Amino acid sequence: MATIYDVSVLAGVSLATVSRVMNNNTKVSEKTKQKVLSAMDQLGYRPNTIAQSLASNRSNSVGVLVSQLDGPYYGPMMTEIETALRAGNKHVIIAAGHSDESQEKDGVEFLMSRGCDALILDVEAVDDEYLIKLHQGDTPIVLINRYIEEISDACVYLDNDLGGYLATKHILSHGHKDIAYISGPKFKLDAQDRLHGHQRALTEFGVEFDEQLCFEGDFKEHSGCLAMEHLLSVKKTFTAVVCANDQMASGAIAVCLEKGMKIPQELSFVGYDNIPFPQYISPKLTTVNNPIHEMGKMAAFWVLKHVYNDPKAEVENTFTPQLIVRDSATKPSDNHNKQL
Amino acid sequence: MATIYDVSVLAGVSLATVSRVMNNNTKVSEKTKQKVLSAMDQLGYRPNTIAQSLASNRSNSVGVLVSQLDGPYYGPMMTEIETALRAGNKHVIIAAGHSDESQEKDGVEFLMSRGCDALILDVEAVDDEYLIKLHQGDTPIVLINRYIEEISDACVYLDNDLGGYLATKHILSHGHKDIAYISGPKFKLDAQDRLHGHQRALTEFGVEFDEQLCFEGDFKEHSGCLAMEHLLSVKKTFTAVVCANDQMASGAIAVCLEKGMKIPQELSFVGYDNIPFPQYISPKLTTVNNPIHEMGKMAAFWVLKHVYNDPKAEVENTFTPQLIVRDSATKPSDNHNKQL
DNA sequence: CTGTTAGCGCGTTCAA
DNA sequence: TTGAACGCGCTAACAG
Repeated sequence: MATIYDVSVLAGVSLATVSRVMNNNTKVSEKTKQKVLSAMDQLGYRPNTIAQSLASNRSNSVGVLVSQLDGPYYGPMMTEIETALRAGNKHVIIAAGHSDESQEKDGVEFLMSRGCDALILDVEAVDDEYLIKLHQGDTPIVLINRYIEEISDACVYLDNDLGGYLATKHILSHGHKDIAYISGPKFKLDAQDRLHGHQRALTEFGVEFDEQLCFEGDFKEHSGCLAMEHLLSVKKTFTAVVCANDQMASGAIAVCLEKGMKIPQELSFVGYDNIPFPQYISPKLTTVNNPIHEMGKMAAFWVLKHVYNDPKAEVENTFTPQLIVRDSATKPSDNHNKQL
Repeated sequence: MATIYDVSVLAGVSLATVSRVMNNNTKVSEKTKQKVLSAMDQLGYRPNTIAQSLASNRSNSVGVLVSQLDGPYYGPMMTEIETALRAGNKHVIIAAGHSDESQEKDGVEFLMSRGCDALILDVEAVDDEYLIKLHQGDTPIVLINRYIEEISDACVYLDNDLGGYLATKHILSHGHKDIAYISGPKFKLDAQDRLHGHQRALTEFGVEFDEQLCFEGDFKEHSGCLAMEHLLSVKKTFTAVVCANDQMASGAIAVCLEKGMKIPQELSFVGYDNIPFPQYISPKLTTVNNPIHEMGKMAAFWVLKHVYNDPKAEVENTFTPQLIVRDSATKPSDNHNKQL
């Protein structure tokens, strides 16, 4: 690999001059500039970013820490982050936290020691205090999917309480009174908020929250299956199921279909997230849109703006969920819950 | 941030000694080692990996280039790669190639200039020649999902021809004679191989491949919908549809269900990849398993073994697909294709 | 076993 | 406008 030195020799100029044309921040005469440029591509020169980082104390790379790399949720987010950052000529270094406190902290250390200029974090297990302290350090951080008042300007998040409210209100408006709920893991903030919104809607409509008809899943399809099995085993009537995400809704619906139940005639469903797949099942899932692409993009823009001073990056912090009405929820009918 | 120098002063030893205890490859007396160690955590010292990379010409990071970061395919692969590499204390730098030649080449440059010790590539648009040349360079590369004879030892791949064969054979064994095929993009090698395996099975059973009943999709759900609409518009009888992946199969099935067709009674389906979601639709999709997790892991192991000389990493290059029989394929019945 | 001394490839003063 | 020289934080000979 050719170095800046090789280029300088071939071009007949000094090291410093070569460095100058690379970063074109200082004036260089057009003539020498051309000499350098041609020397560069004669040698197929590519700057060594490691050395650049060491000398400039800037790595042009941003660390991204998410819970997991797969699934319909983080994939799109990562995509947007990578695209936006790449367009700004920045690198993305990733790490997975697996919703575990020590792994999340480990990931942060990992990324910081790699000299990231900033960190984009979607973390769930570490507490607010840790993040606030981190925020005070030298490396800027942005939080996705989490709101901490003290550092609110560095948070990009969705109003999950409102989302939960909207989903449940939709069900209530159809006249349902007996409503089951499949929750996400209760240690996760978004799961808590969605549940809270759900309960808020119930209260507003004067229907009581029934603890026995609430199941805590893990946001994955299979736990939706388990949830449904459980709910059906509770000898209680319910005409609708509100699910904290689409994946669990899909699992739950699959179980019902398997049992020969008619959806939504016998049982209505609402999901959350608006992931692509459930649009291809029957019935098409009514859900709440989660603008995860946008949030990923905004986190990247935040970094571009605040860390790299990109004037084009406009950032938006708060996102508002929207109900997407499709076919899985309707009015309660009389022949619901036949199996009871 | 404390440097190695600060540590050496506090511990009363030389820079080299500090470096030695960090990399513990040279003998250091237990006593000085303890002095250094305690100095380190007194200062909260963290090595600057950038400087380490520059000095040692090793970055401990491996670049991963995939087509896209989302979707049920790359997510799991990335997860395994990250997990395996992280366990070996290596970093992962990612880039997306978007199945576009210039973006893929760009991604490679991008990762190389970042000083990656090795590259794991899942590329589709660049030609073999480019990869062979890359393979001769200084940075080791591994190819996932692609077989190039000249560099076969650096390829981790699935026998897609066999997979296509198995899927179609399953359909043929049920007695189907009129079979439609929804292909992936024909410029992609895996799509080509799967189609080839399909045709091989047909030939073996003495049924002819019908070009009119073959539709080229893009491996995404929506193109499965388009494919089905198209196939139904061709005024030809067919009793089964073999799909080059599960996503397109899901889209196609959704269209049929929408039209009120009974699956598999009226039309049988086989997919490919065995992604999680279609297990939660009705009918459960019969498909071919694609061990994408394993392949990601193997690519990471390859790097661990050949680049970092990890003796524990055992690598396997070739993977064999397996048929997963579920509920979407059955015998052809007489009332198929009623709509014709 | 430990210290000295060169670099690694580049950015950035400071003079000229 | 350009060049010389130093330093970023660390590793890797080479001595001792």
